[in-house]
Amino acid sequence: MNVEKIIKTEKQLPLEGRTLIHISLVQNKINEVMINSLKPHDVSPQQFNVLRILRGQKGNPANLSTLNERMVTKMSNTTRLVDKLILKGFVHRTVCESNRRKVEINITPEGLEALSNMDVAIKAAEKELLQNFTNEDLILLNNFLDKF
Amino acid sequence: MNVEKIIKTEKQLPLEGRTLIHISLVQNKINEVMINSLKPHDVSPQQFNVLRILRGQKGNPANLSTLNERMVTKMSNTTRLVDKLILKGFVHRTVCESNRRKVEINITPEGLEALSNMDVAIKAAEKELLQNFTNEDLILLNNFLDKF
DNA sequence: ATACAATAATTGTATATACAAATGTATGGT
DNA sequence: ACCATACATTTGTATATACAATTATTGTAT
Repeated sequence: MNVEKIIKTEKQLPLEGRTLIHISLVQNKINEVMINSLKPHDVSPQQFNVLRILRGQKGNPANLSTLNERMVTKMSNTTRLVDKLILKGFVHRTVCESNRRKVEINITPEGLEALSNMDVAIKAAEKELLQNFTNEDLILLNNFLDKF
Repeated sequence: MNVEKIIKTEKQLPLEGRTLIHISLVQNKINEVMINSLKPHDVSPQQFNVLRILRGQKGNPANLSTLNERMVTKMSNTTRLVDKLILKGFVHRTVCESNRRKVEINITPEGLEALSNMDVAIKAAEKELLQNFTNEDLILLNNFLDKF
């Protein structure tokens, strides 16, 4: 990826600004690849994220605040995101009996089935995105990212 | 930044997936800081980006496709983004005389004035975001990002 | 027991963005 | 000159997101 080429600038960018722009460009690329690989499964990256969180619950229901805490990109409106997953039959929602303010969200068998197909697509997307990295590279890159 | 802490997961994430999530989290943080430091100036990061591109034109007007090419995050609708900058008095738009399909967009003196204030805010934001990095670190990080 | 504050989720609304279709203009071939 | 095509921008529309206000429920202090 060549920053200057992508944003079509001829002048040399200052290192600090260049780094932040670089990260934006990388994130844009990641997002684009993810969206495309999830498109056939009719879910957005965030919906996929919620499904994975629910699977990680191993049968235990999650409520909205738990989902919000664990989502990679926090949203102001998880209710409507879950609405869409319900519409697709991937999750199920009931009011929590012990505390009726809360809601219990579970992934359905259809959701699990769909999710396992998404996993394959995502795996391929990750491989494509990271094809130029060795394991060593990834560890070092993660170390740098930790500095943020 | 601790990935596992932010997304509240106890289990160890696979290196590839962790890296991509890590980048998302970093970008979210960058974006948040940028939005906040531009908020007093009443522009979004994308609007700021357009203003900077226009200043870089050094008096020469830019048309919409030029802006779109040079923007960090490409938008499907630069027309309306420019509309907002016009409303704020930061830019000026006229139809191009030599090719009336095109438009000529210029930054106004008020836009330049506002932009120079934004520069200060952005500089501070960059410093804050990158406080844990040495110059050496930034060079190495950029090298890794080039692998995408 | 009642009132008040805190919590959890939902709804309303304004704005943002993506995508497709439409508009107006220019260009090239016959 | 005429027509089809390409180009540059704008508009329409559906969906997404941010933020604030609202509803419903629970916890707590008096």
